[in-house]
Amino acid sequence: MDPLLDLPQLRTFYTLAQAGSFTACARRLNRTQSAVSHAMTKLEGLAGAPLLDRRGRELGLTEEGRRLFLACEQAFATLDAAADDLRRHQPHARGRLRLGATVEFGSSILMRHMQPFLAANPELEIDFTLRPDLLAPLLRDDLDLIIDCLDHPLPSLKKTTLFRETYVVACAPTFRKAHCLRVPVDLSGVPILSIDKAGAWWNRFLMAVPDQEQPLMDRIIEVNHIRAMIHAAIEGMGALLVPRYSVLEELRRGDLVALFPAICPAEDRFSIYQKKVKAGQEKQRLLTRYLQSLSPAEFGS
Amino acid sequence: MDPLLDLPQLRTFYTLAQAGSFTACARRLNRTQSAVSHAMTKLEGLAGAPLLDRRGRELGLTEEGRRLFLACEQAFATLDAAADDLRRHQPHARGRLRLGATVEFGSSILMRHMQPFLAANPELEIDFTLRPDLLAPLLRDDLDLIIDCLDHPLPSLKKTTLFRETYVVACAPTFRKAHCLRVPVDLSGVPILSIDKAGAWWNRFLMAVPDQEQPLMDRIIEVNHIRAMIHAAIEGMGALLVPRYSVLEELRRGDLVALFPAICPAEDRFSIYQKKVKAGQEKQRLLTRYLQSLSPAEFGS
DNA sequence: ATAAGACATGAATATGATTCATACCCATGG
DNA sequence: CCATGGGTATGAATCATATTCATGTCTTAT
Repeated sequence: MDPLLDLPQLRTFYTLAQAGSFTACARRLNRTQSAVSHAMTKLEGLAGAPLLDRRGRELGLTEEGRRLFLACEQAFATLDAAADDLRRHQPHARGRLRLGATVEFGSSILMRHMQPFLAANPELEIDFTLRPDLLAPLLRDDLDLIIDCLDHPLPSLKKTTLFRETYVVACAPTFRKAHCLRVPVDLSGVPILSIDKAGAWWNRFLMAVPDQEQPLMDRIIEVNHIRAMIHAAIEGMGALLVPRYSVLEELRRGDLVALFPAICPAEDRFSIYQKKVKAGQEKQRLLTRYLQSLSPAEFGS
Repeated sequence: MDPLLDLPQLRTFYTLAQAGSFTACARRLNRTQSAVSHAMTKLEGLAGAPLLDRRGRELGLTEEGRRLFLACEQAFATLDAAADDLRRHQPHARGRLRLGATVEFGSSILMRHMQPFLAANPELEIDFTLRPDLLAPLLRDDLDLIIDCLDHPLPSLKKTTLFRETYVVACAPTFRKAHCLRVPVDLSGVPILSIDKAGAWWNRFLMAVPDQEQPLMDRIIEVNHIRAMIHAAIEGMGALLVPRYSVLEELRRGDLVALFPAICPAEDRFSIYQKKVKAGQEKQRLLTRYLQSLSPAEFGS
């Protein structure tokens, strides 16, 4: 009877009120800012009254918004508790699961977040395979489930998107100072770290740079391993382009500094792929859900 | 973080638990039984445990289902209260709204359900126009909003579906006895009431009858008004084909009896149409929502 | 000013929920 | 025992809607 307040928009509203900004809310929900905005427009439309108080900075709630928020708080707490309850009463999934992932993601992120899952599912035996080519082993049934940033649009596979991976250009602080790196052109003639000698690795960055500002990168140092590249960069060997998640620590500690924040290289989307015929299995669904539930923040995106 | 229990499926589950059967639930929600079934399949999948206990007759809830139901009860009560609250605190919509509807639906159903809305919105002046051709006045802006069973797929119109209208063949009990009406062929040679002399009115019925059982309807009595036709039928003048909602009372009281329940003539779908440019207006949204909220049961479908 | 950050918005797209058509199951009554 | 009817399940097609993409606007800070 009351189609008003049922919709996914409410979850968004609730998260938004907690997050304090559209952008932050979007990050938490692994959506775009635009999606949050659309959702709120619609919700306010349905509610028939403004719920949000957008005065420039800090967004607040209107009186109505506040009341609605309280209701959400209570309602969602109840539902979430019920969900927990359901999960708790489930028998443990059993069996073996062979999980594949890209090397860098797997080693730097994935491994750091699997322990809680393993602990919660002691009957489940999980094996990890980190390697570049993941599709073939998946199709060969050497792996049950892979996490990959390449797109595999096969009808026999079920795809579950996880998060976007953003890239950063970075270098050691001293390196930046030494070469006066302020805009992309400044990279001309400067030592560049790349997976491949040809510099194709950097294309995703170059494509995001306006034509007039294209640097001429002629001093490329090939390093075929991301972690190695990062260490090289920390030592001041050159500038590098890497997934942001792989250098979160280094950025935080100041070992590396991000260059040209205005330039946003193309993102990759990490997804889980699994054979449709096997995606229904309890253990696969469980793991998929767990991986999804790791908030994007955990992945550092 | 918890994508499990957020979905519209929960509302369905909640309604289902109350309704006691998939079909009943579907009716309440103005969906098909199939939709309910799919939703429950998905919900149980997400929950990871069966929630419903389908043992032939009466469907019950499993232990998990019962717990979930309690949570739903509480959560939805909270949210619904919040929704009410929002509505109550809204200033009354003001203005005038010219509502058009088909004659039979308007007079027999619509009018019986508008009073609460009018009372709740004293500042709103609503005029009713019941007539067959509704589209033209709507486009001419002689009407703001029409309820029609004809499809008007114009890009400038916003369509909001309301409910399905089912048709019944019926006649007076004595009439049935007199003519031994058991299967459609028995209508051959029997007096038939129709809006049009040619009997095109009956096509929706004839199309639902298998070829071998087609009656030869050669005694057609033309009556160009549904209500008049109903009175004629009650008096035993002939068999008629009418929207079920228009004879609910007569069927209940036994003045008329439904014939051939196995035959289901094509249904009509009633929808609200309004110009997109005006659909955003508070008063129009309000009325649309109200009409939608009248459960299909109220419409007798 | 100008740049940077945060929100809005329209069109295109992707992800779903819903329907349709049909099959299945189980009681009931010729 | 098999037809019949009421109720549910299911796969494919469809339709609705949420989300993204590509912008635009507005505000605050430099």
